[in-house]
Amino acid sequence: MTEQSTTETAGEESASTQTSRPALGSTRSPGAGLRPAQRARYMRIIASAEELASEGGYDAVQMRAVADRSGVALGTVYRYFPSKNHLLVVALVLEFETAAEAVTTAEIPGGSAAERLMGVLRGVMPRLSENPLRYDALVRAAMFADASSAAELDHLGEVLTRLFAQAAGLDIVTEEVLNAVRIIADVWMSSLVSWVAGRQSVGDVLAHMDTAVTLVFDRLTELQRAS
Amino acid sequence: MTEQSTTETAGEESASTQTSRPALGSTRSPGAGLRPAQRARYMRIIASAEELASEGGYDAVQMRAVADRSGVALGTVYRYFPSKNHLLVVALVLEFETAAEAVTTAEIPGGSAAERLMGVLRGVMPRLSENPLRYDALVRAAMFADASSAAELDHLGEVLTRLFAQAAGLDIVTEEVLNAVRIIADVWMSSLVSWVAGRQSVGDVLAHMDTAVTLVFDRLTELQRAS
DNA sequence: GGAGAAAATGTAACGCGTTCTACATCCGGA
DNA sequence: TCCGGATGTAGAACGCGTTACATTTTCTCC
Repeated sequence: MTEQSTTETAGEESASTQTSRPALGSTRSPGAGLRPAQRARYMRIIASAEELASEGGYDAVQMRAVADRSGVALGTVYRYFPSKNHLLVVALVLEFETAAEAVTTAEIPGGSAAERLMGVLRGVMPRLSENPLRYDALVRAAMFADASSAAELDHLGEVLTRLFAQAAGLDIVTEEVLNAVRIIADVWMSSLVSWVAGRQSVGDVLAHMDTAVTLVFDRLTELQRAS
Repeated sequence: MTEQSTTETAGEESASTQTSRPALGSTRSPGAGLRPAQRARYMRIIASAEELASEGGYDAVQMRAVADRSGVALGTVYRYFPSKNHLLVVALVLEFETAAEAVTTAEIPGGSAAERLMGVLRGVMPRLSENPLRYDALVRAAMFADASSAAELDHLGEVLTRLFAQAAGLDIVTEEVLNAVRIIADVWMSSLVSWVAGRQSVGDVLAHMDTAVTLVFDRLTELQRAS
């Protein structure tokens, strides 16, 4: 994988050019279009990876261990996921999707968009800090991903954007709102990197996010009021 | 290195507990306190790493190749840098320090803090895009770094903060300005990650930064005017 | 200028991500 | 029901980060 070329779409999706992988970079719901037994294997592999991550962080997610724990052969893991990093990025996407669903169903209190956003973040962070090693693995994998994971990373971005947008209660997704939300997502990912590296506490992260959310959304709502 | 513990200072700096490494996590100027020959080796190793990075990105920076190219033994590379990642993070810090110096000496035009900040970014990005593979290596290493690189990453944060603060021309570093600058730095690092992964063009990055800078600093200057 | 410590060298070895290969098994269609 | 390709298995093998070690070179200090 000596990729990189400044502009590349990491194209895949060709029907079955080679030996036709099951799901690969499908940015849709995980394991869509798989036979039940395959879907089960797919999910089992992800679950094993997350377990190992929870136990020992990124280093403990060893592909042989993942294979053993999910009861499949090493080659099978690689049939479903082209690399350890792809696997972990998909896992992170699933985590955030779960979080997003929780946000949809839950009542989001708070007067302003900024307040609701912070409410959600304050609800999410404790969940993360219950399991620092797990997010050490997932977050570092996501930030380390190379161009071959572009599809998965784009999906991750979408999920995050949706999560924050509906947290803010801004269903009317104007371009401006989208930009604001993307900025928040960027700051959050950077903060998570600091957190998993042990350079910021959960409190630090929340304080930082509070500043960012306030600055970005206060200005945004003013702009909207003006228009 | 199975680190992690939510709160950890990655303590080093003990005078010479073990076999006394030369510089290690010294967050000061690189290779400070080294004999000339050692300082030369230290810089040569970094230079080799950057060359290899420029030629083939993260994967091409192979420790044996770094050793060969700098004319030292593999073990010597590891005496100066505890891991490939530490090495690359130090290299990134040096790059940003160089950029920061350029900013200090250069006249920064532009009326508002936001405009000057964007001016600097517009000046820096082309330099990065001349060498995408180099920054693929450096940026991904920085984001992948684990807790053992906390000291280097903190230093990186300081350098970035300083760079942006003086770009904005805000020498009066109030806590609020500092927060704003940190947010910009976070957004920038996230954007760089997207860029090296081939998911955003240089234009995308600049547009995104423009939005962020505008939102954050417009609001900030208002707040300052009010006080 | 010589002794002892520190630094550097060269090389072998280990661990884990990834690839490859030969074989077994499953599944959908004629 | 049986065939053929896709899927899964087991295990060897390769590359590179990292460590260990025996040996030589270079400093430091007296």
